[in-house]
Amino acid sequence: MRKLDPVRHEEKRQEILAAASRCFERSGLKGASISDICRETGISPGHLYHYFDSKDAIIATLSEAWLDRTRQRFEELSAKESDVATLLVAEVGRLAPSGPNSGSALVFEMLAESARNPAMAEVVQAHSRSLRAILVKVLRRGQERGVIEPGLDAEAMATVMMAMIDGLKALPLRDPKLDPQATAGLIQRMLEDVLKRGAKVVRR
Amino acid sequence: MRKLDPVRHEEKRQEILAAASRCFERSGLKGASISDICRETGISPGHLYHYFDSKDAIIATLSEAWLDRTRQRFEELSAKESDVATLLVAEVGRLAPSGPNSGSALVFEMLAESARNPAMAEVVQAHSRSLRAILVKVLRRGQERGVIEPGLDAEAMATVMMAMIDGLKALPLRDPKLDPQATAGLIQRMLEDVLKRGAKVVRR
Amino acid sequence: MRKLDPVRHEEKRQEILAAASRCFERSGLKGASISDICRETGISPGHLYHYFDSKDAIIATLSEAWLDRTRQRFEELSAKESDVATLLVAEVGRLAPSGPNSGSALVFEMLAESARNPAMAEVVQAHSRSLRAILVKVLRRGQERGVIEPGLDAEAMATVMMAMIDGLKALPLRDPKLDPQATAGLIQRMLEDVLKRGAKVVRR
Amino acid sequence: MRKLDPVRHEEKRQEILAAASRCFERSGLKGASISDICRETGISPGHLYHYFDSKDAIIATLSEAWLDRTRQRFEELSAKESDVATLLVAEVGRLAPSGPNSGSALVFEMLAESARNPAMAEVVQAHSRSLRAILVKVLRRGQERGVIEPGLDAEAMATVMMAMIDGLKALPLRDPKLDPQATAGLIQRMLEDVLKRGAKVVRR
DNA sequence: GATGAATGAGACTTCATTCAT
DNA sequence: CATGAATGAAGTCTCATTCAT
Repeated sequence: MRKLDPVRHEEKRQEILAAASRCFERSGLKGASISDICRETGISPGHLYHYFDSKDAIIATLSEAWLDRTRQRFEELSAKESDVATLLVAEVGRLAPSGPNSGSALVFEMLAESARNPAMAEVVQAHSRSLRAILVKVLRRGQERGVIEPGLDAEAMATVMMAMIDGLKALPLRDPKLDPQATAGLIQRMLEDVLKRGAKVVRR
Repeated sequence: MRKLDPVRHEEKRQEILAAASRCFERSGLKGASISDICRETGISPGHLYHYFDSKDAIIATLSEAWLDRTRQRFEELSAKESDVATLLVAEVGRLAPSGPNSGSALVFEMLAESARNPAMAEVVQAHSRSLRAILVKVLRRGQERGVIEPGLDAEAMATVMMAMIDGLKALPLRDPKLDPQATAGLIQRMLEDVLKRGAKVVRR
Repeated sequence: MRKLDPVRHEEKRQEILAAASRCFERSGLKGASISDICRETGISPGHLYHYFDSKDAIIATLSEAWLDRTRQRFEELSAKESDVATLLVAEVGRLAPSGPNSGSALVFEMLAESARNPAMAEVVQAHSRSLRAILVKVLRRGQERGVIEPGLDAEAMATVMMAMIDGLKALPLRDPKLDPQATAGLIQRMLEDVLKRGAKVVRR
Repeated sequence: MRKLDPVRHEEKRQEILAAASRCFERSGLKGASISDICRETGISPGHLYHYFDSKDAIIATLSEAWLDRTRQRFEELSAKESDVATLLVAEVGRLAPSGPNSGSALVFEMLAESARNPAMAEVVQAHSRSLRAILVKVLRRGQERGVIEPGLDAEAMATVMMAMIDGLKALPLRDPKLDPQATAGLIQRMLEDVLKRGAKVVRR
């Protein structure tokens, strides 16, 4: 008689998050207002607060979702590809068609926010830890299989790869006319070099 | 009624910019208010508008200044060092002691803002162009001197280096306990590899 | 579809009133929200409006209940005690252990509200009338029995006693560390004095 | 040249306080909105915050002012009148013509608020302390002059008088048609009794 | 040059209340 | 009977900017 649909509730939440995401992409984390999000969702401001406690709560939820999506992508790729270089190169390929570079901009805002907001710092750092864990795992696996030089410091390598991932996201913002293909090729070569250099050295 | 010292005027401008810079580092581009900047400078809001047309004008001026400082540093380094790898590694060394990573956060905010604000986009892209020009020049010089493999695509290499510079700035934010030394060593090795690989290949 | 037990209905009403009372004591008449009351009662906002037309209706009902409780206490006391002084002193004894003085605060809010809200004014004044009627009755009875000076203006005396009751409620708020015993003793003496002065005067 | 009028500033502050006072009297502490106060003062909402940090700050300032006025009145009266009874009776005379009982209602709201808000509690309790100090001083003086019974507990008597003052303020709210004269006469008699009873007792 | 008074739109959030289910 | 989705006005407060002095 009086059963209330938790599915509906979750659907609405997702609807709001989707609308909020569009607003944040359009205007930035501070630039988008609750009012904007309500208009985009098609609900009243009062109603939004039945689903989220505050604007910060929406941002936190979305941030985790955004970062989690990246993590999942890496997790899936790492399951299929044992080759880390390919993995990173695949990431480069995702840069060009991103339209108005929406996603990247928000990640940078999150990084900036994490320098001041402890809650955001925790979200960002947790994501970074899990991302690096994936990379380290793939690297170690490669070393066990003998396709990656065993002397390579997997932790340091993972760190460098994470830096590259972030840096690559900045490229379309720094030069919108950039051709990612040339960049991708070079990065692949660099990674193959560093990962397999051991073998070559031995031969020398 | 006599027109006052233009030197004084410029001094005051710089004073305001310095105060604004501190405020922005503390609270972010949107988070810092004109009121904050006035308090930090020790002047009144009305007075501030004698020196700058708007908050956006302050941000634009400061953005150029920040990016120009990076450009100058690279320009100086590139005059002394003919070795690009050393140049980038020097940049890595700057990451750790930045305290609360103030500078980096603002650069990321600028990148994010450039995705939405054409004026900021122009500033960011102009800076990127000049930065890459420097890198390309150093790389080409290295190729002429025979210390860098001649077949290397200097444009692509400069692009990758810029990505790395941005990515490295994110590291202290992603993992505050990170030791930059291990990262620096690995990056140096990667760069040396890719720059000088031609020689090795020949020996093979 | 069958009409449900009117007893159940009344029970639920009382449940809501009890919860509302706790909320009002905690946060004040304006400070407590319908939402708070629903949470405390464990029902939904929609449901609450099946039992009360508005927040004001809840307040009105509760106000009458609170005041009526005081009235009943006096009525009972006045049945047992023919001594008005004892009656008032008994009231003083109730002041100390009231914890966070919850009750008193609400009475004062009601008095304040009655200055602006005619509905509340009616409630407060009706209560005052009935309270004073009780006091007058006790006083008159005392005069008939010869224990109270016959010349005393019973109406005026009842008014003064009501003022004292209100004033005593303010004491724990004005000085939380107050010892009510010393106060009680003095008040008793004052009342005995004024009530029985006639006898003394005669004897003089 | 650039001296800025602190007098003007204080005048404006007082203007705002006066307007706020009217609003609070009309609608209560929570009932009056910042918007109301701005309209009554004739300024914009933004501007009000140049003079006060928050609505609570306005309330705190006003509360102290209100209570301080009472304290001053007592201080002045106590300087002229050495007779405490006259002092309290003078207070009773002030009750009737208070129009819409404005002042009293607010004092009751402050008492209620002090049960929940520590800042308000401090204001109320400080006022109470200073008020009682005055009463005690007058009583002690009377005892030294021999017009007040020496055995009387001055502290307890002052407490009772404070309770009476509060209680008398409630009377016009409890019964608007009340004649304060009869009440005043009775109270005077009660006070004279308790204050001078010693003398009579001695004579007995 | 320099002040700070003044604005008004808009920020986030809360709330009493209604309504479809 | 009972739910909680939904509303929209109103709450406090902030902010970039302008203006008279």
